[in-house]
Amino acid sequence: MGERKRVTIKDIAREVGVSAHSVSLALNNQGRISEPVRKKILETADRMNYRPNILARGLVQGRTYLLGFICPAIHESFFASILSGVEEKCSRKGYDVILGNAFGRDIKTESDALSRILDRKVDGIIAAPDPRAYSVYEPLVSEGIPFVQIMTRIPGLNAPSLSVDNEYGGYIAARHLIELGHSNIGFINTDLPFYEEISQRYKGYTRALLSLEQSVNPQQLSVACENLIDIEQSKEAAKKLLMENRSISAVFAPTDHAAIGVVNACLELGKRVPEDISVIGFDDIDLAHYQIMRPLTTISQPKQEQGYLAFEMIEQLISGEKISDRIIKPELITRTTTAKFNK
Amino acid sequence: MGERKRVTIKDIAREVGVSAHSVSLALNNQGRISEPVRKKILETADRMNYRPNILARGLVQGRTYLLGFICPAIHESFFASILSGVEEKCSRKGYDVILGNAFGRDIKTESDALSRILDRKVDGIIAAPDPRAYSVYEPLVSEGIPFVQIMTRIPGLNAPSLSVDNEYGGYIAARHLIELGHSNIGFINTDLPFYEEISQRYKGYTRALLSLEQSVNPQQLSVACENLIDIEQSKEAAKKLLMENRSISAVFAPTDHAAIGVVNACLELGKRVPEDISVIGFDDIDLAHYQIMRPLTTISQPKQEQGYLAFEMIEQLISGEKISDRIIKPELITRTTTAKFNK
DNA sequence: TTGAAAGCGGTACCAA
DNA sequence: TTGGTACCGCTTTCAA
Repeated sequence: MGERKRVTIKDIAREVGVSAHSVSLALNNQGRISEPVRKKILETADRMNYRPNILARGLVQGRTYLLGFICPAIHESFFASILSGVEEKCSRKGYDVILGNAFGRDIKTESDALSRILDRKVDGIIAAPDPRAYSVYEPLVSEGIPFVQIMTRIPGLNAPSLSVDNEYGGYIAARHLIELGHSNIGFINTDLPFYEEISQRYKGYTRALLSLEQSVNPQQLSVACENLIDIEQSKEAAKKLLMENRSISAVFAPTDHAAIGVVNACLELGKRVPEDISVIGFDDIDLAHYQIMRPLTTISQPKQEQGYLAFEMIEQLISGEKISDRIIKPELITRTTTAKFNK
Repeated sequence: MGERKRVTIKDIAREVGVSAHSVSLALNNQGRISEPVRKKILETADRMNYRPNILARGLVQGRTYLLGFICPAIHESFFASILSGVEEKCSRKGYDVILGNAFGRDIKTESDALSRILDRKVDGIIAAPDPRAYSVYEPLVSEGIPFVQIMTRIPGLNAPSLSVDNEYGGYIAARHLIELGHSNIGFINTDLPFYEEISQRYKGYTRALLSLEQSVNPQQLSVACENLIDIEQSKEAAKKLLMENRSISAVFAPTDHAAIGVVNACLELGKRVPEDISVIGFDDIDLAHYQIMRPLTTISQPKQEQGYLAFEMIEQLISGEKISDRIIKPELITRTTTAKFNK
């Protein structure tokens, strides 16, 4: 209704008095067309306000210039920031992103999101997959659909991944605390073994602990917490840890959400942060940065940057290049929740 | 490369021994086809792992089941939450969302984002537009392209809008402070007149002030701040306000970012929140909720919910219904930054 | 350099 | 109920 009929390549052809093919050539700068004709076509197209129909082009070329982006929680600023980076690059290169949200790490939802995206014949897919979703993503690999996994990687899946160096991140987090004089450094762990990024952070943490003069047992300094994104759960876990280990003077929480839980736990236990307990997180989400009273010391993941890189990787894959994994170095961001150990 | 050729409607036709047309009918449950044939076609399609090509269908039907979503900062959890709501509904109804990020309220970027989205022949557009972008969005209206504006509305533009009742929100925010005994209630204003949502909140605030026994002059209790999303700028504005008006015992900041700035200002000025100064924000973003020490009292905007509603509105528009504006009631969320006035 | 025609994968219209 | 055919808007192949 009221919708203006869009001008097509044929309209221009008729107007200029050439064939549709010539118009197509001129529009795509294919060269083999005489300059005056080309110019006239371009002018007419412009005057008539021509916009190519990407669908039609996609249908014949088998390309859509569409990318799929799948993540478990787009409302989290963490994923939204990565998406923002992807989108920015896309807009520059003529791509568009379509979104698949896999609410709350439900494999079924994730699988549905992927199906929908595949039905759109996207040129490539960037996903922060559930590590258990091997069977969901495996078909992408075997069918050769460009696919980059970010954040998490699915064990055994032969698809390039982009992530921060989690082991190193865990290491510098613990090193930071050790350099402040702490030796009894707690860790909020997960009991879900498939979250490799967490176990890598744990590994870095234990490696740093090795440099301590007196040896400590990392296992005794850890608690398990089922969901490290849940502040309440992390708080409860931290309370347990702190009450059972009175000697702990610092805690490394492998996510910022967990770190916030830890600070909350300290507060409830009447311990001051950082005077009594130092706390360091991981990710550097907005929530860590914009704490009014206690901005969190944490390990940063460059999020927008990861979006850029993910786009570049998928672009290379689309153009047929072979690429390998990319690993970004995380950085220590010292803010207010860590301080020198004072016994 | 290695990409399996997708099975098309013709492959199924050949396999079953019917025409492509019959396959199309069967697949779309168009009815006028005999049950056994229908069944066989469906089975074969399933067995061959058939997936329809949405592009091809869109090309002929003139529909894409694609929606455009435009906002100024997708990395903000506020917009990301709305998007999340839109996406959830979309996934249920066979739509997909493509994203247009209009970084930092730059009209040119916004206009480009819209062009890209229009080139995709989307069925409808949901946008949180810059209020100054009249000329960018006007063509949508005159060409009858389904369009819903959320959050902000462009003055004079004849397109349905969805937003919170900002005047009412401003009113209940100020009422809350008044009920706590405050009468000198400061306001962080913007000097940019086109942000109607802010001026509406201000209007609600002044209306509430009218109920005070002794009359106060709202203008004397306001400062201008250019960017109410910028915490630093808001902090500086608040410091100025607080230093020039020693009698102020409460501040209404019309965004949560500004409210965080105000709390920071209080801290720097050696004033306690909420003992010396009560602070209330607006929006209820994650940053307000997850403050460790001082979760913010604020006025909530249901974000996910707005995503749902925006989808419903655009869906109605697409199906040709006439719809009118929708206004949601915001709610007071009392947390820790407001307290009884004690002179 | 240019034009005519085929075809991408579907749907819609018509006739059988 | 079914099949044939045109066509959506564009690119590609082949001839001219």
